[in-house]
Amino acid sequence: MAKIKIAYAPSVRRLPSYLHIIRQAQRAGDYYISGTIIANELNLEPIQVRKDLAITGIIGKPKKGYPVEALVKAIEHYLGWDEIHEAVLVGAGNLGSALLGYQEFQLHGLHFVAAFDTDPSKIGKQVHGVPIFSMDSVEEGIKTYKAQIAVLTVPSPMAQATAEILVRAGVSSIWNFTNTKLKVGEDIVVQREDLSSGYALLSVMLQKVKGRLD
Amino acid sequence: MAKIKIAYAPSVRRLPSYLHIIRQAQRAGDYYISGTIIANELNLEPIQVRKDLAITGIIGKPKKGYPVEALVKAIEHYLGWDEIHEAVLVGAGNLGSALLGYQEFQLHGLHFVAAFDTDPSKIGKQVHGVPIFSMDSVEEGIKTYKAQIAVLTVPSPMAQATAEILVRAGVSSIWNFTNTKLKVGEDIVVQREDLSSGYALLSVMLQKVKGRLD
DNA sequence: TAGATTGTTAATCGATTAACAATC
DNA sequence: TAGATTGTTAATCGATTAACAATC
Repeated sequence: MAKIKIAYAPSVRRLPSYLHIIRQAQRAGDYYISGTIIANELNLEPIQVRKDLAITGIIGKPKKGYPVEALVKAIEHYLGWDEIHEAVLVGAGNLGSALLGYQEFQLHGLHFVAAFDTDPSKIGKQVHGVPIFSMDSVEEGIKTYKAQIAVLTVPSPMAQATAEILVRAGVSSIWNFTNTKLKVGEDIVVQREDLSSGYALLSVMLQKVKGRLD
Repeated sequence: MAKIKIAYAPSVRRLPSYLHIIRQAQRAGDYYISGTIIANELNLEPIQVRKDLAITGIIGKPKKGYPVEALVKAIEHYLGWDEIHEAVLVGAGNLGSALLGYQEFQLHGLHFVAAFDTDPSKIGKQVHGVPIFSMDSVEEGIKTYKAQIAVLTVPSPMAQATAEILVRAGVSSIWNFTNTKLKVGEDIVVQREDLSSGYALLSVMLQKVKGRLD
């Protein structure tokens, strides 16, 4: 199987922000929302919002905008957020525990069924309602729960070895919060989240403001 | 002052990954590292690595590659990571606490001097060695410590109001982990980190693998 | 020396933005 | 109706990739 490549990746990345705005409009009782409104809210160009929304297949009405309810459903469906996805968390440290408690993910169909850690003092307890098991039972746990998504928050040196266990256990995707580039089969979806990359951008902008850079 | 825009933003975002690899080489005792090696390690094209490294001003040697020590210094200097940056954290919840304990940031010059929260049971305590103060003292704290960076991890509904306090107190940059687009002056650097956007990408890739999407 | 790797210049690719007719 | 907003088609912009001479 060939490496998974997503067309319109930048557009897909913006969809959750749109969804957030549109849901607010829905709560406010609006039936329609225009691309112009969404764009203003997010400091984007209206044409970009229209192009992005087009990928969900939804059709807007000239003068009125997009039907709020249909748009929410269309975005959720496009992202697959209208279905529950079982996930396990591997590495229940600071970051991992924070992710287990991140409310928004539940809105997006992400359901943590189990977490795993090497720390004996954590095993048998729960974090944000999710039971913590021994790292030895990762494979068993994934198979039992048929988890498709593994969220990887172990220390970097353990990342590659852990990923191999996850793949063997049958997960189809890894959300990788370590700063290790994982070497796994091409049919495994890997999304790496790199906090340092955002901080790098902030740092460079900060220097620019201070006049250290042109 | 005009809005801050970064040239080569995608390159800047990749620099931390390069730095990580190059530091590993340094620890292994290597004096030179080639763009080809770095590219292989990260699944990138060698030409992209060379182009990216060029922005740091470092010059490589044909056949050998780039001098490891000089390259580490050059990247750190370009990012401003060779200087300590005082930062405050606002909102010491799950995610906020995790960030306070994130070791890697210390390597990057990010130094948390204080954290703030509304929860009375947290105030007066420390999280990962960082003292927690009342939200009422945010302005005072920022001024006392001359913090330039504020890391914003409050609940979304509080984000805008909190950001306004931060700006009034004199921070020059906000690292925004809420899903609210902040409305602040153009001279304030804002870097928004959106976990949902990465999850959106993962979700779409997952569907593609499962054949639900083309 | 031979050849791996560099930096530069040009080509390609993809994303954003502009222009505008269609329409509710 | 008048005009705000849509979807489409084309133009622009910027990032990635290719080609290749220079060189250690």
